Amino acid sequence: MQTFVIHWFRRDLRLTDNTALLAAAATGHSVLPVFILDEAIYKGRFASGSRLAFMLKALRSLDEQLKVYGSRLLVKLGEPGGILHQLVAEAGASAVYANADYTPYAHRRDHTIKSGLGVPLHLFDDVALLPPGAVLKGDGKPFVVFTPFKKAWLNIPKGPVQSAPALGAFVKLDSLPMVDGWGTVPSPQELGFAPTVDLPEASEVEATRRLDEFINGRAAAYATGRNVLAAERQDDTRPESSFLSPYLRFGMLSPRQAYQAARAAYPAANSTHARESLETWVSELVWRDFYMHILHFFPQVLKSSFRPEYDRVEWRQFPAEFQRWKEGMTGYPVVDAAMRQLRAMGWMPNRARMIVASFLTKDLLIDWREGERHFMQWLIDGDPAANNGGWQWSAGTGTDAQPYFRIFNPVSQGENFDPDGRYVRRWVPELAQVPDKFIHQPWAMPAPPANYPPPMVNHGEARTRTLSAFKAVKG
DNA sequence: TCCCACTTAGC
DNA sequence: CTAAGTGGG
Repeated sequence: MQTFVIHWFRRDLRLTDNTALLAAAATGHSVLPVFILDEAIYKGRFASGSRLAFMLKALRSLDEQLKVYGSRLLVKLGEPGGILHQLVAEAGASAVYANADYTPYAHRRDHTIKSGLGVPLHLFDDVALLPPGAVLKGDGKPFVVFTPFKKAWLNIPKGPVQSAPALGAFVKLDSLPMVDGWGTVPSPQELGFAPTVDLPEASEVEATRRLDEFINGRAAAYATGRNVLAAERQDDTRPESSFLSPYLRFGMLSPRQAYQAARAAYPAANSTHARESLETWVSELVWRDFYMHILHFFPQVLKSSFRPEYDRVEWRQFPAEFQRWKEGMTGYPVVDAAMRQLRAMGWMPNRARMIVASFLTKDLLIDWREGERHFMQWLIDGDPAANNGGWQWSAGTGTDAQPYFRIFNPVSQGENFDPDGRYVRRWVPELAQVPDKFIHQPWAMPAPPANYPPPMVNHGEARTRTLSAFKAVKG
């Protein structure tokens, strides 16, 4: 008689280099591949139509991949504990395998399921290169500053990339006739969303292709290219940055694959800039681990500032101003371009994220948590740990010792990182005819475009206002 | 992963 | 007048 184990896919939507999946396959039992659409994914504060649509696309791809194995993805809608319990009974499964996630919600969910499942829930570290707890200070406490964390991180060996399970690993469709839900991935509409973003391909094959293309091409110029806001071509949504965050978010690519590809490319990198570029890119993977580690050890950051004194900042509550920021109608071209790109693509390059985050928190003096939520509602790569870390970094309330006076000038940021205005013209068509000289400050033109708003705040005055608001609460 | 005011050197 | 460098928020 055939016996089964369940692999519960969560944010590891791939077959290659999947730690828990390989462990499940190594039991010698047939693996039943399951994804559960938990209400928590599509309801609640951080729910996102664009990210949901991207994820559903990835689930369809995963289902297609599993057909090659003579199987399908079993998709269930509902509460994970109850569903797993029922599946274990129906299939006679002897264990459930999954890769651990480190958000407070995931910890709670898995802990509850573990105690009530009746069979073991085996959790594996896979989502981070080095999981929370693997990088600690000499005294056993967690790092709270990035640079020493990174230094320690670099000295710890990382695992190799593993292959996909053998062809016979998965349950054959006809062996579990009582179970239904094979390959029935719902549409975003069925879950109450009508997403409008222009989504990229979402599959393991596409993720690997993008990684190869990046490592063999733009990676060599990443150290500077990552800051270039505009895509190479006007009609091209492919940016200078790697554009791998959406794939890492849902595990169509593993961080090990990303890291080992960079390491493998390093010996052939034939210039200082090329080597620095690969190091910078690896550094981004370290940031990813760092913020997972911060969220694991300090889950309160989702509610409060990492430095509690900054929760006394008197954030301004001006919904109409927040609305203008969200719509990309602030009057600062680079800010507006970025905010409109977010709504069109569900994605922005990191430089753009920093610019708009600085503008919301420092120029408008609106609470970083408002911005954090808006990003989570739109970003296809939106991840609670990284997004929270990024926002607290920008607001100056976070882990790094950088002072609160990190205030970006939206004009000089535009001039530095979109010197020819291509990014602004791509996303703010009202400014298409503005000459380069004025593209980042159209209000200085003799006759500014009538259909584009004047700047909603004076940057110099806003800067002063923010410096005093922060000074007032500084310990 | 910054900005700004200020200084100095050079024309 | 600009460029380059510096100190400090």
